[in-house]
Amino acid sequence: MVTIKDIAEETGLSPATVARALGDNGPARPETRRKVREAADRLGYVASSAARSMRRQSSNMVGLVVPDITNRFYSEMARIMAAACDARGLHFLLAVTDDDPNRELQQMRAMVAARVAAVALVPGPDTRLELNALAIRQPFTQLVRRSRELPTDWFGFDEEEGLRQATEHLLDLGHRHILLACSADRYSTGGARQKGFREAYARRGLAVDADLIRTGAPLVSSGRSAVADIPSHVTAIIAAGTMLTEGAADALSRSGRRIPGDISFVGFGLERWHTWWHGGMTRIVPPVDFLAAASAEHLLARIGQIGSDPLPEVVEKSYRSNLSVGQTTRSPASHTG
Amino acid sequence: MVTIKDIAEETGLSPATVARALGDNGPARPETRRKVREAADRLGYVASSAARSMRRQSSNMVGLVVPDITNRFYSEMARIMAAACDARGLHFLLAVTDDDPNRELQQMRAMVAARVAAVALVPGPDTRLELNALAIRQPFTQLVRRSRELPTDWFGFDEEEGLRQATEHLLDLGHRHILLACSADRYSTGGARQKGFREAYARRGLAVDADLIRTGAPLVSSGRSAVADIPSHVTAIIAAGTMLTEGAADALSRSGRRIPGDISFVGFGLERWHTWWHGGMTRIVPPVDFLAAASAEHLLARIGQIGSDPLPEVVEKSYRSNLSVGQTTRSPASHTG
DNA sequence: TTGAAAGCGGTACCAG
DNA sequence: CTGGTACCGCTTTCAA
Repeated sequence: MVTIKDIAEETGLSPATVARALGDNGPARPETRRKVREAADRLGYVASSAARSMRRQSSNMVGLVVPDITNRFYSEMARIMAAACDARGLHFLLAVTDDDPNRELQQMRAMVAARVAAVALVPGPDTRLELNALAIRQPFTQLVRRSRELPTDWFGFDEEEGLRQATEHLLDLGHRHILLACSADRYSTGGARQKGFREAYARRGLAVDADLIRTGAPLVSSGRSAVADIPSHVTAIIAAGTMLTEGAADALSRSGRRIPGDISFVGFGLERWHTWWHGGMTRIVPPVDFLAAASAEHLLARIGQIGSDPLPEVVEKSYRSNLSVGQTTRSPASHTG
Repeated sequence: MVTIKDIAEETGLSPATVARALGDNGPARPETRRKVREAADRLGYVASSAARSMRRQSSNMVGLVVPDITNRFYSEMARIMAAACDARGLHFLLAVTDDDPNRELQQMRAMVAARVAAVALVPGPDTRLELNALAIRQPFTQLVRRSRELPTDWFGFDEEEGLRQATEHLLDLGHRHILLACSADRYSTGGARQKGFREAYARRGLAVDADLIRTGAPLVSSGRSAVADIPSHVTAIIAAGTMLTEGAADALSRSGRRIPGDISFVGFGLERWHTWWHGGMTRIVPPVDFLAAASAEHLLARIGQIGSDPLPEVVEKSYRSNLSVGQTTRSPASHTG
């Protein structure tokens, strides 16, 4: 491995001078700089970021910890955060938890071990208490989901409002028996979405049929099973999650049900195929790009500010989702089934 | 920041003993271990991986450099590589290039600066020559695409065969004017796919209409524009890429064309929505999971073996895609238009 | 403008 | 089994 020492020997200078010449750290004669750069290029020198971080007591890495990188929701965040890091010469560290509390803890430990300059986490269910101690060690923010045990910055969506709006849309069309596929309470988003659903009924003075709220992990399989067995009086379905929408759409497409002929459908997410599924899906569209950009901005701004603000206030920011009405929702009176 | 020294003072032991007690590096009395662990936990000690990497002259990080993490193709690879790293206590470093040669170079430099134990790259178009010097510094493999300038390990698909099969399928149905949306020659996959397309015509003794080969960057927008203006004698379309398929499907869905009534369609990729698009898309399905698992396995196996094999041979492995015939291809005689 | 030297936080060797 | 110590590569005083 080529080190600064090798360049020093090669050029007959001291390591200190070489270091100054390479970075813009200290003074160095232009001639010296030129000579050093040339030697560095010739030898294929690449500075060790570990050594630098160690000496500087701060790394140039930023971490993102997500449940599932194949979920478009999170890969979009990764894309935006990676670009933001790039623009500032920071490295981007990605970790995947699969919503396993132990893996989540382990990944956060890895982030701290790497002494990341900042880290963002989409917390899973049943977050472990030890996370707290790890979260406070660098600028930290929770994304989308929110663990009550972590009193930290948070960027997410107004999930309750999103579901309320979607549910009201269906109620206003005349639906009275709506099946809700939703993530379970232990995912913070699941709780909020269920609340929004119930709230819509309450506002209309209607009673929710609790049997029609079907919860589980936010996976394609849950979406599929949620619509596997639909009571005959159900006239509409809300799939309140990206993966749940995929699973439900998959099962419904295979079942041969006509949409909205037999049943109305409201999905969730940003997938492009939504726009042509049965002529265009009615769906809840969370502004993921805003969220990602704002949280990345915020997190990176926090870097290096530790202590400058004596006790920076906890930032909590939520974005409103948009209900995009398409062709998959219709009054139940016009259902043919 | 809590260091080993702090724990040493806290327990009245030496840093050396503490280090041994924490890792499984050297001997230490069980009682000592217990005491040290307790103090470490109490103080919230997390070892600095930078310091360890530095001393050990090897890091525990593995890198993946992809053009676009929101492409399901690559996020699937990221998922599998991240899991493989996890299982071995390695950290996973992700970088995104956006198919920009300069960013690609910069990202690879960052990987080398971090002294990653191994790195996998999906090379973009016009890879810069400097990559070579960076690639040889650690176990390295190219994925999917392949830059001719980099004589390194490669894991990819038999793109030529995949396209040949798809094209023959259409020719055998009786199609003679097939529009091909494909990535450009400077993406290695683009060249191979075009070659397969032409080869199919050649085998049937038919002439390709070069005007019907439409190339560009592998983006949704390219897919859209490729089918924006379809000559009237065209009876079938092949979209030879994940993003191209998305773009073409989008444009076709909006155009109101009936499929396969007006025109037959062959797509590419693994998206779930393919299986219900117009009753199930005929598509080329590359075995991404095999590729990802095999390449991760291979790459991680290389770690630490440098020099053990005097000159390990270059490994080149390609996987055959599967042509999954659905409802979107049909004989042109039965077209209603 | 340059050089000498200390030190970041672990690890590993060697002596006890 | 434990302690002392040198050292990984880079940065940053401080002195020349």
